Amino acid sequence: MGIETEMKIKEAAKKVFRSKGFAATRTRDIAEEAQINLALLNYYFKSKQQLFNIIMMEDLEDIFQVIISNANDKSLSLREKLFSLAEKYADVIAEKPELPNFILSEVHGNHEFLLDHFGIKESLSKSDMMAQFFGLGFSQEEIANIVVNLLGYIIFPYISRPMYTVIFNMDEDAFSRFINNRRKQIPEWIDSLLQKK
Amino acid sequence: MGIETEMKIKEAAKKVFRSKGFAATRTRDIAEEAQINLALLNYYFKSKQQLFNIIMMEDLEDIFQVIISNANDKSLSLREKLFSLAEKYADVIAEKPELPNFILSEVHGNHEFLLDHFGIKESLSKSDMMAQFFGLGFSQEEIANIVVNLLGYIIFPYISRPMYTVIFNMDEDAFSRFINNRRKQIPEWIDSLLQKK
DNA sequence: GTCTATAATTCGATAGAC
DNA sequence: GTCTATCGAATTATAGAC
Repeated sequence: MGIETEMKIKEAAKKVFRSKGFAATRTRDIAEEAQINLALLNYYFKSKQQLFNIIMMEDLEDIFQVIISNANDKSLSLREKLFSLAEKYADVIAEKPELPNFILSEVHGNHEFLLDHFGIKESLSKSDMMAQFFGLGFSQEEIANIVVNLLGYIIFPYISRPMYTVIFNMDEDAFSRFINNRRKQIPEWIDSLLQKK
Repeated sequence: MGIETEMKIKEAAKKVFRSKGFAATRTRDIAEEAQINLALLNYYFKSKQQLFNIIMMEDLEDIFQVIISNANDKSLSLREKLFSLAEKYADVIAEKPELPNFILSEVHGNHEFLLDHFGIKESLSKSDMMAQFFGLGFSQEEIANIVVNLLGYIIFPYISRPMYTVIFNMDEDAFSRFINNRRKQIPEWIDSLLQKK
């Protein structure tokens, strides 16, 4: 059962790494979660670090691919691009809520991962989206603000969830409703971000 | 030099824990940073975990105390409260930029820390700020949105810094300017958040 | 209070049988 | 490919001299 075992390990590793981070995760935790023998982890993936790298790369790909594919879709206006981007992000994160915290925590320091393995810097700066932004008279800094405020609107509630679920006494259901209602307001949010110009 | 050594260890531990997190930090790192003998760490704080707990509690106190003290200052209008809150947060985080990431990463799972050690839930729900919100006709959910959007505006740029400094090619100076310019727009931001009503 | 030396444990990784 | 057994390194914590 070669390939099947490999997948079991990878899925288990995703789960454990995302919830505990690299340093706090023990290979024994992953083996138990995958219900496989500890030695098989090294047999398939050589080391804890390599297994982690594979998962981190895949997760980063998930995140950046959304940005890049949208930024270069010439059939969309700027507002449509941002709306599509926001929608897809909301979907990805709703499906894997630990993703933002995981990536942002683990990247802190291990910059090796972000140092343009994906060619983002280039492919974004030359993207259709950027041309549209500049065409409308936005400065580099205004663009950065719009992107940060838009992504923050979507991502920050997940990241800060433990803080304000205590403050506002939210259970799981209340949090779901909260997130869903925020989603409905994304178009208004985007318009108000663009309106400044 | 009892108390002095104790402080040196605590300061070193703050620095190392905040930058690497609990699991990735070795007591040897702390001892080296503090320039003390490794054994003294256990002499003063008994264990790595206890030292960590003390620091995390103090950091959480820093964060929540800002909220609570503002929420109960009856001399301020709601807008003034939010403005004061935002200002103080911006100051705290500008001074300790690793704080948000540290707390949000480490709290994930170790909910022991947040389970209302501070009585926040109560003292906030009965606060002057909440009364003012309700008096203006805001619902619980609208309040949560305002708070999340305001804190996100301030905190999210720090948390997501590694991502978009790559995307937007920001160096240290550019990041500082970016943050400072965002600070100037906090009043407008608060007004637009409140305006919805 | 501070140091050296070391005990005790945890954990990643591998050898080797099946 | 999978398992058991174990090694070896790293790391927390402590005993005991000064």
